[in-house]
Amino acid sequence: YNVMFPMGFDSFGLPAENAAIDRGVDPASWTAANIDTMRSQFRTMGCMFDWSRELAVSDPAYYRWTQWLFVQFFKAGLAYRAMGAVDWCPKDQVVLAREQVEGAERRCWRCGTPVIKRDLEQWFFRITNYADELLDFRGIDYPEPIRLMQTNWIGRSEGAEIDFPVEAGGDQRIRVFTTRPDTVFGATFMVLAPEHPLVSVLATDEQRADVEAYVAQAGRETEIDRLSTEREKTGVFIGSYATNPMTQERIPIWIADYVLPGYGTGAIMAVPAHDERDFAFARKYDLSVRYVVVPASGEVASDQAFVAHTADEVLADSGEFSGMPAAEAITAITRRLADMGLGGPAVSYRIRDWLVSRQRYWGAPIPIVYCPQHGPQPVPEDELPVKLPEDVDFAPTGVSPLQSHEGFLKATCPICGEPARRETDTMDTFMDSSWYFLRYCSPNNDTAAWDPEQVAAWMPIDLYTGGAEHAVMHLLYFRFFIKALRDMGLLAFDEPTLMLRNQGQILGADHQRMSKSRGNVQNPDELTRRYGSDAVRAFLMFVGPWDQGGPWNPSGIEGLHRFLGRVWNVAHPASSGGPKSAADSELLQALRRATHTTIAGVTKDYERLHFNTAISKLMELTNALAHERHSGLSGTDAYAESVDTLLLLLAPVAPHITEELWAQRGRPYSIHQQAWPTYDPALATADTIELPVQVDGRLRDRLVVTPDTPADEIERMALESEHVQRYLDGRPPARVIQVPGKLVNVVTPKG
RNA sequence: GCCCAGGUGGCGGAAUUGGUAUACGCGUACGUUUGAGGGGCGUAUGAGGCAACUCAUCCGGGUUCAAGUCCCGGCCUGGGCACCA
Repeated sequence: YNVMFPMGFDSFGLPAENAAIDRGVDPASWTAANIDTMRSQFRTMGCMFDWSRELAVSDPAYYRWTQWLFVQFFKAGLAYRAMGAVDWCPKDQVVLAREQVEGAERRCWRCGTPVIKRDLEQWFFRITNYADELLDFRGIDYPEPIRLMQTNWIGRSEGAEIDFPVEAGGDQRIRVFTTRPDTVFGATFMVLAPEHPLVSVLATDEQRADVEAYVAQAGRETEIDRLSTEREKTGVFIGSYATNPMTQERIPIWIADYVLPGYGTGAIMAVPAHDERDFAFARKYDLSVRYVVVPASGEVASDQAFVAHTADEVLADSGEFSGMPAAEAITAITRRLADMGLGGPAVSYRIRDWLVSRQRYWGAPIPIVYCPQHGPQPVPEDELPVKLPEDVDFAPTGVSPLQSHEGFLKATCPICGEPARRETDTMDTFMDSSWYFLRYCSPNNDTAAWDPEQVAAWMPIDLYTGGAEHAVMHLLYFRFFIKALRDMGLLAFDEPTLMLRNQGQILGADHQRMSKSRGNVQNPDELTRRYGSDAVRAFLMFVGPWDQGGPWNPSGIEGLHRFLGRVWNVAHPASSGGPKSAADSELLQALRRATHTTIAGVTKDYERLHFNTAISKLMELTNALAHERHSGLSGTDAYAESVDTLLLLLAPVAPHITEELWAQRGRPYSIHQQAWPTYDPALATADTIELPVQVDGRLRDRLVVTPDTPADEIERMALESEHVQRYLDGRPPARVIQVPGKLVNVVTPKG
């Protein structure tokens, strides 16, 4: 009674909007129709969700609170608007979060079109503030691959920031980030990202034309071209020089697009001797290379970069630091730079802030108005929700359809009351899914997003299941949300869920992800009509390990259909009266034993989410029951107890047939509200056990003994076995190894 | 290139901590029930061999009384990241 198992619909988003446009209907009615279909499919399948908590994120009663949360993030300084080069899907006509761009070709996660970069002003959430805390998985139980993916995605690097004074630039300095401050003596040139703000300042007049041409070209370049690692490095000297703070050498400043504006400081000290990229660049433009880290023993090949970072590297050609182990030099040089006022330890992350604005209609409108006087202002909370207008043109044009809706655009500034313009972007749907579990705790509350008492009682989630494909999206965002809301004083816990488990993904028969466009989608309705939903459910659980997934192949469903038929048969006793012989009594005892072993095994399997093996154990018990029934023993207590147990254990997998059989057997309604069967170890222990006898690790014989047979007795019996004697050939065994209750292994003498 | 996960019969897959490899199901064959078909039920089913046995968990080594499981090297498949300094 204290388990919440809710269901809701993540109904906003591009796929719904695009599908609606294709069909010439509005997204709201299209979505509502889909929800109706899905709800009835869930019912048919016997999914026992708590429908009193159902929600849909596209319902104004829900997105009112998504908007309210946006305002809270805005007030907390965690939502900001910034200009930046963002990923743009030219087909869907929308910006994407970095997490939504996939693969080497930089494709849109929804439609697969390669994305392009556009300079746009967008809304961001400061997930980077939580980079460190998101790396901490203590206290939560997540699958190792998810932890690794999140850790890599956050990409924490420790190193140093170093300031390089600019020659003839007054007190101008170029700050770089490096993970290898120990190599600073080898920094023979610098490279700025073309977008770096100092580029236009430092470009000399004679180089300016080249520099501007390069910057313009880099801006036009697609992300794919720019990030291709195979591509030859390009760059331009900007005419100015900086000073290496350690060697005091004059080093040239270049720009090149292999330096990214968004990571570190957007500028690097180039150490060609110890970085492959810098090395390639230096070779191409004939820049000097100086080796400053060498293996403690051995030479360095001078025709390539030496990037190995082993424990026994030492510094060379590095002034007073020469000869110092590299690992030690990292700290020593960083400290020296700090003393000189030219840097210090620094940490850099690859994770960027979360881009949350979308130029599409079917999402929660961002609750902001722009006042010419007061700038962006949140919509007052009592004016929420900002509702989506229904009379709009849905065609994707590159700007939000809301931009052409006069009534929507018109707003007033909450501060001065003067006319203001409403924000027309909507929120990334991952905003909706970052807090829905909180809403489940009090889904109908119309005075608050959630009832703190209910949240305190239910949250955090005990077990969260979902696909691994959301490793660096939803599963990262919802952790960030909870931490941010905690810091706003709105929640008192740190993590959305204590335990995460990933189910495998069932692919299409063509081994591809199921999708409408590929035409490989399986509709459960047809199978359900043919075999019944219990058989479909049982098959889905039986077909393979729950966490594995694989291509869809329904050929085994017949087996589950037959299995349920056998369950039906064994639940209808065919005889009355008890055992008629000693063999019968033996059989009944074995059945009782099997019943209790099954309780233990199935319970454990369910706890471990090993549904396929749980079902196989239930099949074994059913087969045993069929055998007893055939032997005329179905009138006994042991048989009846076993059938009841079978039904109880099977009920979660096949809720309908078990409920029906339970009722037919005159048991109290409902089977789904009965206590779980308890396992009695005494009843599960066998009177005799079969002990394999090995010779040199190979099975040669079996002994049937009582569990309490002493070891020396077992050894005697094993050695007496004629199968064993054949291998001993009259000699005494070298050793006899016994694993109590498991096996005996007789080791023959060598030779 | 770097980081993960995986590779077991014709197929999906089983095998807590090294301890009877192939559970359970599909498929197949034969038998049985039926007027026939479908369905049900029963038996068999890793490979080779008449048999005793031998060989088998991607390949090659190793540790061990004993290896699908542990160690070393390689191959293949799937996933993630990818000019992140």
